[in-house]
Amino acid sequence: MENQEVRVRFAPSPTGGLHLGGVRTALYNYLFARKNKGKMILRIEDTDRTRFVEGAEAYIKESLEWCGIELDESPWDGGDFAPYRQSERKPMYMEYAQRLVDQGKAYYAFDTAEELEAMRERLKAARVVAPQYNVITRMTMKNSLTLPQDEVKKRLESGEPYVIRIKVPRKEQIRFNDLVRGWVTVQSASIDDKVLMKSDGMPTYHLANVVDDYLMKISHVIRGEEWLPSAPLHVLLYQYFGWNTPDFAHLPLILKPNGNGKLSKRDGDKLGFSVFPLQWVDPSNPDKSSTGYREQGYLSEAFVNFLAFLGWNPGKGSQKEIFTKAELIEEFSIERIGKSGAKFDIEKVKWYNQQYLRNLPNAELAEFLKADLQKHQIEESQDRIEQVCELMKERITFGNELWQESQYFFMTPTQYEEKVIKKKWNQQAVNVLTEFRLELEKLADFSGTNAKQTLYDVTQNQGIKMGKVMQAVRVAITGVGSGTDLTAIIEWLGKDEVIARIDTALETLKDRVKA
RNA sequence: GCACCAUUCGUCUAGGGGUUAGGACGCCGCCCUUUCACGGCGGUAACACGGGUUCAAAUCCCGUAUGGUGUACCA
Repeated sequence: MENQEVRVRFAPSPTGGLHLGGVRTALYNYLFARKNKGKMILRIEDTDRTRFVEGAEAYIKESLEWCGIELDESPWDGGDFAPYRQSERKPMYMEYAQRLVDQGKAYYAFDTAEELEAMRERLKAARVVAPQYNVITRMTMKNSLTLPQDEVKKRLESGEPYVIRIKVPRKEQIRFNDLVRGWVTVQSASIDDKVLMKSDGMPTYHLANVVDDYLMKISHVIRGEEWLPSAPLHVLLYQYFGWNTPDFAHLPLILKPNGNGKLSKRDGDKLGFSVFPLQWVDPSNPDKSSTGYREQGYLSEAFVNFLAFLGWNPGKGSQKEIFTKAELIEEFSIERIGKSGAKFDIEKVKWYNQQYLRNLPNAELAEFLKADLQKHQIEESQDRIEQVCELMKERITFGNELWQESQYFFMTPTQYEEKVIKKKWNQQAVNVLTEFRLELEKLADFSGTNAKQTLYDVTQNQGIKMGKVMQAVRVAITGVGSGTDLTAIIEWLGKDEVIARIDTALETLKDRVKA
């Protein structure tokens, strides 16, 4: 496949929300395309109408947009190989299936669901290892290989439902080189005669996938490992058609954090973290929605960075972990993708988000806060909001924690953290606070530093260590026992507000003074 | 059951014949800080097992075990 333009595709099924694994597959395809100056294509694989879910397609589109995964060709952007929905390509597939039938590489089968079930039961009873429709069993079934030609013709003409199955050779070795795993060899005998065309006239995944990848000139098939077992069938199909096979790269799966199995859509709510990039609402059950990373306050750059590193790393002894999208594109290579599944770790995503949040300009961070301020009808200047962001950015993991953690800047506390009051609200503290607010009033040149010096002088005066009463002062001013630098808080609030808050605390808590 | 794939700290991973087996997350400790954090420093902890090949194996080969995926007219 050298000297050919790199064209890769992400081919999801619109059967629900796109989950983490899918996003990562799309991401790797995208990084590979950009790295190699190729094209990124999105194809909707909606050949199973029974599983179609309303809204899933829009969700996929929005998710990719949020992640910054840009598409060169898609149902929405169009392209030279349109349409990009398999349901809209339906008429094309029969021609190819027919070609295989004509060449004796596929055949019609008329077996009903009951007959198939009976066959499997029979084989199971006979202790046949794998009850499959294959090179052996096909001769006992109702198909164009066993039925007389004129009867086949009659059945077809009468409109009797049928499928087209691939005729897998008896004893052949099928080999292909996987870019992640190396050479994979499979005996044809272990592959069954998979259905290519369903009785509703739609192709199965296998046929549609191979035909479309060929027609769309896909150079590299990068997809999840769950496809590895059927890859030999696809290779056989390419051979039957006489087409060059694209290069394959089967990605290791993203596993559940607690041990076994691949991460599934349902794990999110069960395990206490999200498996969806965006909130997903099931249209058939609107009460049940699964939250997404975006809604939880994750920055998409952090999410993408994390995902890229789940199963891939740039190697070369690199210890850098924070990569912009441009850097990921620059460094990406299929060779550096790991072979084994990676367990999902929510702590690491949080860490990534923290890192990205810190590097965010205050103006951007301020947007999170502004929404909440508006909700609470608090007016504050852009400048002062950004000051708060600067003070808070190193203490939070999520943007939407900002309000929660910085409320005391904007609102006079009405409640005081019980734990701190119990421990620290004693006569000593009250004495210090009382004198402190008096001294503060006299303070001509107010600033955080000067206020702190004043507090220090007061404690010295009363023969108390400043550290002893510090938390009481903090709780009086902010209502909570921990928060950002108190000096900075005092400076931001200003003299009058600080004095007012101390007065309020002294009054509110006058009956709580510990002996 | 059968087929295919995988296996380095709890987790993500680097390392691909000679390394004190490196980093990150988490956890723990210390330092900094007259407050809260950030931060800095340090600690904890891994080559699944058994055979080979070799002067030398985490690294190459073969088994075993464990785990994963697949085995639909789903994708």
